[in-house]
Amino acid sequence: MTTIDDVARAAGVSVSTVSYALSGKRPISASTRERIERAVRDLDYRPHAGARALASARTNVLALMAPLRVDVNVGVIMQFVTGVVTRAQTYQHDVLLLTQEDHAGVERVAAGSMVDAVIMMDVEADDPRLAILRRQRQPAVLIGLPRDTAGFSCVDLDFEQAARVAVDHLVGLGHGSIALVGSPQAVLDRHTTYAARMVRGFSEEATRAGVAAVFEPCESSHAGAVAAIDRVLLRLPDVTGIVVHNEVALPAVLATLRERGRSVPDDISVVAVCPTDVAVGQPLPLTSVDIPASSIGGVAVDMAMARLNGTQLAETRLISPVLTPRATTGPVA
Amino acid sequence: MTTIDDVARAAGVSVSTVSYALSGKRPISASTRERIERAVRDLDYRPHAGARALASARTNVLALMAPLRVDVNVGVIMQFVTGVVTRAQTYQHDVLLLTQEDHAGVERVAAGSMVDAVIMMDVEADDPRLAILRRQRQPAVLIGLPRDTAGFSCVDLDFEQAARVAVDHLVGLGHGSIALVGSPQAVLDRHTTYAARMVRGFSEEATRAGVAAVFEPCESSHAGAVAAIDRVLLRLPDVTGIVVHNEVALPAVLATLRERGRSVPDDISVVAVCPTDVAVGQPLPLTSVDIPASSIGGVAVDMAMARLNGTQLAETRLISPVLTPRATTGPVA
DNA sequence: CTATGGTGTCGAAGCGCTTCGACGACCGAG
DNA sequence: CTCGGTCGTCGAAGCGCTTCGACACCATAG
Repeated sequence: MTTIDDVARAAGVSVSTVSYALSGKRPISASTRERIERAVRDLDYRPHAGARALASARTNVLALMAPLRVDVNVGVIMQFVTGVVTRAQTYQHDVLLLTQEDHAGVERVAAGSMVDAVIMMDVEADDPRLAILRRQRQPAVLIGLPRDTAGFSCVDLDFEQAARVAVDHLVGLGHGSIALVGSPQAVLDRHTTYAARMVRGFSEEATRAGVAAVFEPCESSHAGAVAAIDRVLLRLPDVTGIVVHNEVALPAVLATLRERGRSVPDDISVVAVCPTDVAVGQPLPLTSVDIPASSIGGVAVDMAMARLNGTQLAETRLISPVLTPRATTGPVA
Repeated sequence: MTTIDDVARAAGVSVSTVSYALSGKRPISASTRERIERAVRDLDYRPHAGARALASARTNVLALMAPLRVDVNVGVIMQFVTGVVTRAQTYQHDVLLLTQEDHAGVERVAAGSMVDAVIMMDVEADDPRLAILRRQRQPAVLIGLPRDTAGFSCVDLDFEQAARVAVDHLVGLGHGSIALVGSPQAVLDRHTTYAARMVRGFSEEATRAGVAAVFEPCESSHAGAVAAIDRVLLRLPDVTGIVVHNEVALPAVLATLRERGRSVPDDISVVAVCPTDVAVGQPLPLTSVDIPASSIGGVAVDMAMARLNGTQLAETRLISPVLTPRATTGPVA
């Protein structure tokens, strides 16, 4: 292993000069900087991360706590993760991956000074992990919106607004009876707030618009989708517009509608709330409100960095939803 | 931050004694060990990862390079990642996540002593990353099988055998005309060897059994599935058995078969090569050869650890495939 | 009663880096 | 000229931990 000592010797300067040349924290003459850079290249010098962390109290690593269970919509999670990792790269940071269940892990990596900040996905209303997070000295940013955001940076799609946008789109097309096919009951029970915010936005906007509306949770499986659609059809037989907020069940929802003799978009319009790539990946490209998972992950990193630089206090950012009309919505018959 | 010094003072012993008590590398009397443990608990002491890494040349972190693009079968990747992270936990290791494209990342984390070993997924036949990996001092384990495995530990499902098992199952049921609907052409072109190994096993076993067989690559999309099935039907009109090795296209393949008037399993038997959970998650539970992604990830970690302990040399492990008959295969009509 | 060999503990020397204070050298202003 | 001020560089003091060698102690063997 080549060390900073080797570099210093090769360049004929002191260790501290090398350090300053590399960090740019003090002025160094062009000529010596050059000699140092040459030595670095020749010796293929790479600073030792541990030593650096010890001396500078900075690790250049971010912790990311992600739900790695398979039941949830794996695709969305992957996009969040990708967004985080990619954006972290631009800040010269690496990402340490923790599983959602590994509560001790947060403490381990934070208290053990392995990371500069932690990003936590899929936060629930009264998430038990928040208490742990609060007693760490590193800043934390949450993807999601807990009941008490004090001390945290939070970022998420504005799901309430997303629901409103979807409802308005349908109402604008003349639909007077609409339904929301949403997250599994388990997700609602877990008080993952995005599901609740979606439902709230949907109900309020439907009421405001004066249209008939029902909400049905939906298990993330074929059978779940069938059951949910049948419940909707039972409760609101003349439904002509459906908002689907469940990526996994999406294909099955569409298939079930077809099986029940409803043609999309002729008999029923469908608006999905999901990442764009799954919306356009279906047999029929779906009108959708995008969940920009990757960008949100990126924003989370931005916020973490801002906190680290002390340039910013904790704040909550709700990303505005965007609806893109595609082939699955049309004027009411 | 409480340091080992604080603990030593609180317990009335020297720093080194605390270190030995905690690591167990030298005998410590029960009474002092107890006092030390009390102090640790009282002060909520957590060793500083950087300091530890600096002094011991061990970081307790593994690098995992994963393909985070969305085009591939996200679910499988997620399972690999989960398997790695979960198994790493049992070895008290954390996981640093790198993206497939971040070639410089491997060098950065390895040369910078951020990790003890690196695990690399989705290895191609002549992967350019292998050269980088070879010049690091940390052991590397590959998930996949490059052309030249020298110096690496490798682990993967035995795809060649998987194909054989699938073919044998169909042949055993009397099918004399079979097809393999496989990975996208791009994957084959990229020389990701699992795809090629699958094709090889399929062809050889079909030849051996004396049955008619065709192979068709298949894009991971609805349209791709339709096209692939139509090509199969064209080339081999009396096909009665299909092996599908493409999780993403799977639902669309089934749908297309139905649309083309072929009932499964009455007219056509289908064997999927995919993780069990996607096989049973379909409307009709699929006969499948399991891709035990999570276990393979776990094995990768085991191998990395074995290398670190010096208890083992590099070796290649091919996991034996297991076929589970379900509802989509039956005797030929 | 002296050698022998565990046990249990300590001090000190690093591990490789950052950063603080100091110090010549050189400059322009008074 | 001389006095402050920048500029560029250096030495040294840590950062918090592991580990090596030393040593005191006590029990057992000879």
